Amino acid sequence: MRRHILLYGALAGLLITAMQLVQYRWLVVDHSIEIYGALVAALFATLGIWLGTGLTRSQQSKVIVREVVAPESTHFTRDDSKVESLGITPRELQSLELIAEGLSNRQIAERVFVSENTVKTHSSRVFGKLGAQRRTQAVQLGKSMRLIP
Amino acid sequence: MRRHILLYGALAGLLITAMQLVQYRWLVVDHSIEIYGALVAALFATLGIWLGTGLTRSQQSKVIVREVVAPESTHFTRDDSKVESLGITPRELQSLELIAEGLSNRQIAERVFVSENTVKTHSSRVFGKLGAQRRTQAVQLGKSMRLIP
DNA sequence: GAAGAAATCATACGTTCGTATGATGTTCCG
DNA sequence: CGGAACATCATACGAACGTATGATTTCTTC
Repeated sequence: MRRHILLYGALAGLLITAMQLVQYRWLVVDHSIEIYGALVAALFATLGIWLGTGLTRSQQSKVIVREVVAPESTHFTRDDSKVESLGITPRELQSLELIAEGLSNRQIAERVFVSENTVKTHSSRVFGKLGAQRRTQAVQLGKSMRLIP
Repeated sequence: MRRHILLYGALAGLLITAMQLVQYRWLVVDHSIEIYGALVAALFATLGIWLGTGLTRSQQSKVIVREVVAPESTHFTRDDSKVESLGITPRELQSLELIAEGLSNRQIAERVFVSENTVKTHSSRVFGKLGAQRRTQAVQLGKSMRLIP
């Protein structure tokens, strides 16, 4: 914006100087005033249009930025066919979900009211079905397969 | 668009007529040419700006529509301010990323060409900064804080 | 050049995890 | 009735993980 103003001012100064010179040469011609006016009008109209376009361009990008910020609301839908094809049971899936939330086996056991050993059994089974060796890997695989959010 | 041209032409005609009249009154004044030029310049610049804005308005909405269609590919952008405020170093962040991909400490060590002990140090530090006790928890926290994809 | 941050690595110890194996109980279905 | 599938729990052991502590090196910054 500041750049626009500076450029505008510089151009205006240049134009006035040019006019000052041209004026003396053309003053002899009839209707020089009209020609002069037309010249100024045309130049400034062009300049104005350019300025108007420039002024709105920034507004334009602002809008774009605002739109780009938006995308973040994805509804999760489980791929039940995948769950079934892998033979993952409800309890196993539940364990996987809680693992993904960062809970330890002990915490999961407390949450679901079973023993820690049971949780271990469930997790170990899902890991096998997913082809995972670690819980972090299981989470990664589970998410990529759309089994968990 | 056509309306613009017509309006523009009409205004130009009006202006020229007005000038024709004013000219005779002000011709006696010194530097009337400059005043005349300034008047024409100001008027046409304003007109040009208005025209420029009008011309780009339709274009603008087109751009907006095009941008609205776009937001479906969720480009991850890291919350660098969060990274900084937590004092997480590049290496620590990298370790967290690889943990999130389901790699073991040993695998991470091989991937980044450091010892497993170093990886442990890095992870332990991020865990502390994130307030996590386990790697799965660290991943969950890191994702919710937009530190990792 | 001292101070600080960052990265590297080691040793050590306790905890958590993953797997194997086996046992028991429930429910559903042919 | 008798498997089949699911869930539950235990014991046991090795592997992986997390933390604490200390040392060294490299770079930046004041």
